Amino acid sequence: MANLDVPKKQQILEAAQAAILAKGFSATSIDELIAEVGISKSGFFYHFRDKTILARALLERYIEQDDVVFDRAFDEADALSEDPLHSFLIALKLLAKVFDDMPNGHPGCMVACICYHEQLFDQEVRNINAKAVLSWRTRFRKRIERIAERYEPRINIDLDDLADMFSVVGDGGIILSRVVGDKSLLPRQLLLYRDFVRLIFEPVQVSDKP
Amino acid sequence: MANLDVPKKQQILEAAQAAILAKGFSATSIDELIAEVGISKSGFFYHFRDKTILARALLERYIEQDDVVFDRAFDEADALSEDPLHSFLIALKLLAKVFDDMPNGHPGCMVACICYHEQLFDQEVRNINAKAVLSWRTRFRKRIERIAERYEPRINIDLDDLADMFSVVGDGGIILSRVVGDKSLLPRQLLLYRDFVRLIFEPVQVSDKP
DNA sequence: TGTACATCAGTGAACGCGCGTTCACTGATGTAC
DNA sequence: TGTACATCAGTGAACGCGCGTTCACTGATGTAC
Repeated sequence: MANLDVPKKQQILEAAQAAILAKGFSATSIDELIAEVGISKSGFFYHFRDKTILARALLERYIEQDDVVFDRAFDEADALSEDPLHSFLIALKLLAKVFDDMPNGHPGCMVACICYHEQLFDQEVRNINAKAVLSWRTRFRKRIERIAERYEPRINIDLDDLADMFSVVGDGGIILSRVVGDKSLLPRQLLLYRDFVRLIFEPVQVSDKP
Repeated sequence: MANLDVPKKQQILEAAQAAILAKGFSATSIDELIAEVGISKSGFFYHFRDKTILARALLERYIEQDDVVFDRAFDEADALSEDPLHSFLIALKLLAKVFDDMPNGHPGCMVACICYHEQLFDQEVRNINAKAVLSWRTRFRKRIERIAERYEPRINIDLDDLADMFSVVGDGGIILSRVVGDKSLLPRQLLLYRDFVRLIFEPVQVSDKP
């Protein structure tokens, strides 16, 4: 009930994001959104010429938000350790914690959601989606490369694949988390990914279990 | 174009599965399905009282098919090795191959698809969904337990989580695979999961890279 | 300081189409006796 | 061997509602001169 002075367009985006993540794009009606925001239907079409324009705006917004989360976690981790491996491990723990702290369940992943409604969107939306995933790949790959420079990996591994695996475990974790109704499943899976990275790179004799 | 003598009901299920995995449940219209099958709309409602009845039937069928795939892979692996770890690793390789060989891209994961359309379905569909995921968890957990009896895990790990991780990587892999348009991404991720299991359990001095 | 025009953020009514659903009916095959 | 009835696998026409979209219009605020 806090619509105070935030512009209606923002409110629509907010409401749409929640609804779409909860039940999918085509199941979310414009009527529903305008009811929540308190605006007429034509008011909606003033802000978004099309329903697909809404999708595009939403996706871009979502990706930006995600990038901020990543930036924050990595920056914080870098401040705590100069070692690329340790910093990465810290960042993963922070990210797991972020997902754990999400108030009413985690936000779900827009990318995955749109993936399952592919045909509904135009090529551009799909391109944005792909670009976002690839940007996460390079982001993680850079980190992993710096780790691999300092630590000999225990097994032969494709760095792109290992970088992708974060997104894979993220998306898959959200799905399982929802399906079985266990909020803590996602962060636990992310920590499992973290264990994997550690097993690959951390020198063998160490045993610093807390 | 091979509808020869397979009953219309089967044909509907077949068409519906393909369409739903491709574009979601609510985006798949009955008109579309009957057009493909060559039947009238009322013919459809003769077989399925409701659209949600179709969803239920579809999900059950899908889960059965998946179980068959799992059974086959594990049986074949068991025939090749009596050691629980090696057998599991073989099975994972077989499963990765199965997903790789899927003719026109892998089938996608019904569970995930339904997850992203939750609100559209009744409680029963969601229960079936959850039950399926949990059955996979126990299936994998049993295998992993037998491994852990024989091999000391290198790190402390929750066995349920490790079991779940297969589904997580499967679902997440399907999503990423689609989004970036790289069919081979899913099997490669599954092999990464396999590497993880190996790193956890395989005695340390071994180096049997092929 | 007042008038003219432009832009912004909407309103209200209407439309038309697609979609899920219903209902009365049908022609072919199976079963009882 | 023929008749009566039941079941199976549909057909065809109609309905009604929700949803995305359009269009002409409006009242408040900003800008030029």
